[in-house]
Amino acid sequence: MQRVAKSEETRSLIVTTAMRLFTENGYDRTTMRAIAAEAGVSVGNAYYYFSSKEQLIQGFYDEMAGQHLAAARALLDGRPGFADRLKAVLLCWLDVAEPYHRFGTQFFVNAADPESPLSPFSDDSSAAREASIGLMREVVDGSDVKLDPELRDRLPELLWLYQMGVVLFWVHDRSAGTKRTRMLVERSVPLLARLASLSRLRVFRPVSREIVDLIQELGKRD
Amino acid sequence: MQRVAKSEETRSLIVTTAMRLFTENGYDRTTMRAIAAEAGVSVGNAYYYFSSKEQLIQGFYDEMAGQHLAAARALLDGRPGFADRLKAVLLCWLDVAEPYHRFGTQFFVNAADPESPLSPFSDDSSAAREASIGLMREVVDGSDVKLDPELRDRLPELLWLYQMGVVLFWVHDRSAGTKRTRMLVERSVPLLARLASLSRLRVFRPVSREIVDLIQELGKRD
DNA sequence: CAGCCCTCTTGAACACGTTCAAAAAGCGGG
DNA sequence: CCCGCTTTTTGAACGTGTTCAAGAGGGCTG
Repeated sequence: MQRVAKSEETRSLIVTTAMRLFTENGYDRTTMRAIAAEAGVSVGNAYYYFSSKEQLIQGFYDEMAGQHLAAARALLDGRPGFADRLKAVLLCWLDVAEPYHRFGTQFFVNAADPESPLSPFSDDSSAAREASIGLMREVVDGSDVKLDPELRDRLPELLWLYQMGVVLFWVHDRSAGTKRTRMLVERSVPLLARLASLSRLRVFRPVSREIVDLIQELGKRD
Repeated sequence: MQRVAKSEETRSLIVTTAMRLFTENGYDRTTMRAIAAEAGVSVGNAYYYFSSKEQLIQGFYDEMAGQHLAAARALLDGRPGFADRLKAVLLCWLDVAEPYHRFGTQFFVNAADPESPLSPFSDDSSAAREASIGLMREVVDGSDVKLDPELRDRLPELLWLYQMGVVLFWVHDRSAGTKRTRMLVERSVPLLARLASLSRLRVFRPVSREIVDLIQELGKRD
């Protein structure tokens, strides 16, 4: 089934070329004809390997996720504070993503389509999603934060959702070096950490439980 | 400048026809040629009034916003509870939007593009955005909720953001009658109300202040 | 009325993503 | 070496959003 042969080479040649052109000229301004020509294949051949232009982005997405995971894990080592860990992971994502910000915009637009397999909520993305949530679990578990135990279980998913929010902000961020997004992270992370530890307070407990419950309920697929 | 003449009729004829076809067949499957033909004008003429297919959605957007504003205001009358008011406004939006859910998906995809004038965060949308935030202000001001006064000023914006989140969820909601979104509203609104009143507690105060501050900071344009 | 200008209208043409029937290239067995 | 079979490759053709040069209409001025 999976022969690593000539065909695989062609496949990755196409995706590499596409990525280069996308980052050079943006997604919209890069035509399939240009990608094919640059990769030295015919247009139809590109469509033999990738069912659409959009699908070419998937490779890009995977690569970024891989880079982030590796870099973030390295940063987590020997960092006990919850806020510290979370901030490191998020800023690390911003660093990894920085070169692609211009192009990332277009990427995100496609990803926002619920029908698209590229959507972070789609079934096709579940592997990548699980990996990201797993990273957030490492952030929580490796830290010294004290939490309502029920919240502890669900917190990684919540943090992933929070990260999606940060990404959404980043996509809209036009400031130099996306420094507005960096500020958002710098300032919202301590807030979240504070809220998380407040979760153990008596007055806060019912609210926290209700949140956990709601997330659980919404997590169920239709 | 603004002559209400033949030209205005043509304009609204086109947008009406487009809306009908969009809801009948979906956005993607409706071609500009079909819209023009159905409206009895040439393709080029349609482009004289609307600079793109995407822009035809704007009319739709405005109409929905208007409907929602009117219906929501009626619901707010004689309803003092904050949670009650907020829930009414959101459920009302879901009712107004229901018939367009299928098509709304596509609508949202376009709106997610930060470059697009349709983005809820864009300058072009500022009027509609202000109106929506204004409605949220009515929700807050007309209620008997007790709040940290600084939070009170900023809460409408926060609620608008929250509403955008609900819309995002709604777009991805594939359940019958979008009942998952309804559940989200039913359950998250009381939570928010509780959090809002907790804002007056001493332990919570610094967090609340920090949130208000952050929002203020982020509100500044680049 | 003639000339002029501005608004509005047209449809052919263009660029792009995508499809598809057909050909080419590889490959295993006789 | 040839024959079928699958995998890969091709480029012309299609449908779509969008553009544009050209013209039609209609009112105002001399």
